Amino acid sequence: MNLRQLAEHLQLSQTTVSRALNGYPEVSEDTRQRVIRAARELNYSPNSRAKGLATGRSMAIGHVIPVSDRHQMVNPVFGDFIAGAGEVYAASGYDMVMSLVGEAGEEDLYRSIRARGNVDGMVVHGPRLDDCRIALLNDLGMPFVVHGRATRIEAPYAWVDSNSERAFERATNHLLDLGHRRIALVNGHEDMDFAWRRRLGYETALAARGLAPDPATMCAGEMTELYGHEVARRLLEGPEPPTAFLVSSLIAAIGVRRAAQDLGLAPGRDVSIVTHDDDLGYMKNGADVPIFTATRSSVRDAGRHAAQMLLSMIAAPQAPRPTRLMEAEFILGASTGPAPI
Amino acid sequence: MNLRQLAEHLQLSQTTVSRALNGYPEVSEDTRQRVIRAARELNYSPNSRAKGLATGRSMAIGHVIPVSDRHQMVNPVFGDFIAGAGEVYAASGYDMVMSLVGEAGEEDLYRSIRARGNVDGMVVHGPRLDDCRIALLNDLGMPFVVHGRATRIEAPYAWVDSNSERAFERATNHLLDLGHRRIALVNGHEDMDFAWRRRLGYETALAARGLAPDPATMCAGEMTELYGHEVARRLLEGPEPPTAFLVSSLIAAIGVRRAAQDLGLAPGRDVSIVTHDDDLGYMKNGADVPIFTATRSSVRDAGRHAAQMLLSMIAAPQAPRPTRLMEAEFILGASTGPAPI
DNA sequence: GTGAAAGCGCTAACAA
DNA sequence: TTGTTAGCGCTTTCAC
Repeated sequence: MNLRQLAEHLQLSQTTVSRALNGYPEVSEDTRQRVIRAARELNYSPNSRAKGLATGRSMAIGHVIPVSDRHQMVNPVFGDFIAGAGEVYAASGYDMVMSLVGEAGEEDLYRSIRARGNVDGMVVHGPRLDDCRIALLNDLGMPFVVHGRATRIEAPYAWVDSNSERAFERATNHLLDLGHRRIALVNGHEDMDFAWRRRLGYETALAARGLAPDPATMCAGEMTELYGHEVARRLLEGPEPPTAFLVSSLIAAIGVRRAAQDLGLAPGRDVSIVTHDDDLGYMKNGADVPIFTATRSSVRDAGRHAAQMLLSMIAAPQAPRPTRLMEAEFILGASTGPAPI
Repeated sequence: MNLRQLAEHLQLSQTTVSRALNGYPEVSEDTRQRVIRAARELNYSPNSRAKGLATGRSMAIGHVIPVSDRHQMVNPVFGDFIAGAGEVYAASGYDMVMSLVGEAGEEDLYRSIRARGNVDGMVVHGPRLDDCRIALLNDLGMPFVVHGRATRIEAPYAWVDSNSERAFERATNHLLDLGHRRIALVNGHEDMDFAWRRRLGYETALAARGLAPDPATMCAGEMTELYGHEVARRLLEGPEPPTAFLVSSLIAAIGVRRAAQDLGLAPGRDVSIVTHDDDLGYMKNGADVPIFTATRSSVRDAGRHAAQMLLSMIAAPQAPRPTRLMEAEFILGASTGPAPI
């Protein structure tokens, strides 16, 4: 069932039917009702390609998710972010199109996405400290929001992030308060902005107590169970084993925990293992200090906000963009002027 | 830069340019090279909406992911599946469009996806035992592949699944071999096909040793850390605490483990906790028996296969459709002996 | 308040 | 081997 058929069925022109369906004022209320009812009865939905071609909008948002070439690992946190964003898109009639992309040839991908015109805007995931995609997207004039930040990039851009630095500073303090002095940091690749910030928070907390970070207890890699396991095993079997682990991902923490068990250590008693994206972070963890930032639901909220921001940028391309909001569970930011919400 | 402009630039007709770019044979090799070079230089990519309108194909595959209304939980396993599928799509020039959808109003969603025509086929995730979407999609004539199965559905359809039943049977046997007699099952909602199969495997193993499953040690719910924590705490504090837990998800297992720790029990010593979608499943877990099915990489493989299958169904709509696709492949260590790695 | 007609950017008969 | 022409299904002037 397409517009022409619907129009014929109603004995009306395509124009009128289109107007009725799209809420244009110059249609009589009578016809509008008639049209709407018929559309529902006959199960008519406009063909989105045709609509897009005619309007120049595609009613879709692209999400580009970097996939590590080495371990082919997808960060589970994306799932929650995507879920939040998807909610907003669904409510506004947008589709979400995902591209999973290795690190090579990214630049071309963005250019071609632009040219093919199948998205009206995009969300950039997993930014690196000096991520060049931001400049590229600005050049291309494509509306975008970054999930995370790129600290070394000067250009203004909209972003939504959680406060990695503060989270890790607090987590480290928490462990220090419990009396730990050798605290291992199991981090993600530190060219990723979020991992870099986490390390910063960790080092800040140590420095505040006059402790120097020991390179031997800091490591960075792909956040898998295997990596967590391998690193923890090595450290625990080493000369000065850490008494606590601060782990940058729930998944890697599983490996760390398993390694401790394999060596006959009881997590929570013989060794403390703390991770930040754990929905149980607020529960007993050797003490009652809340240490989490990125619970499943806060990440979902972040996704919602990112999507809302992007859609409003698309709706009003000229409007000034929000600057920064909320420093509770996650932080939002952008280039100019105060933000809604 | 669009086709018309490119054609003008080359002093050729749009048709010829189009043909050259799309590999039609009737273009002279000379012009083809000239066209291709110009296209690259001028950074031309065809507008996918227009192309889709003209060809009737949208070069996109839809993935519909059910999101629980209650806990708004996204199963992390989707991430890996999606990653595998995405790889295949990218290689074939397809986009992946995702819809996250609550349980209500699903039916309409599929109808409207069909009508809007923005995907050429779809992957259905999270099927329930008697999932009605299969009949619906068959009715709609939309090519689709199910990630999982719907046991109570008679109609033929293509699916990719891991062998939940056998995995849980083996895991249960493993725990029984270790001497456990009270083994708790912490399962997903049992209207979901995968959860139902897992329970089946669990019960089969018990029955084989003449043990009756105790309803008090079986529970099903949303697979979150919080749920795992709550259930484990309740069971461990109960009159006859289980000595082992068989947990249907890595995430829930984290909650179970935490609950045990909170009660002063050491996982792996005082209580065994076994989960199947754990990349460390092949490692020491109280013994050296491999018990996992769904490692991150096997799920990714499943995604690849599903995508490939779907694309070939789309390419050859008349060809007889497979009604089943790869099962054993994804049961690493079960059908083919000890696990790789 | 309604309709006719001209595109949006591309592909695919059909002609030459 | 190349070009002409007519759509794909919709929106959007412009005219009535």
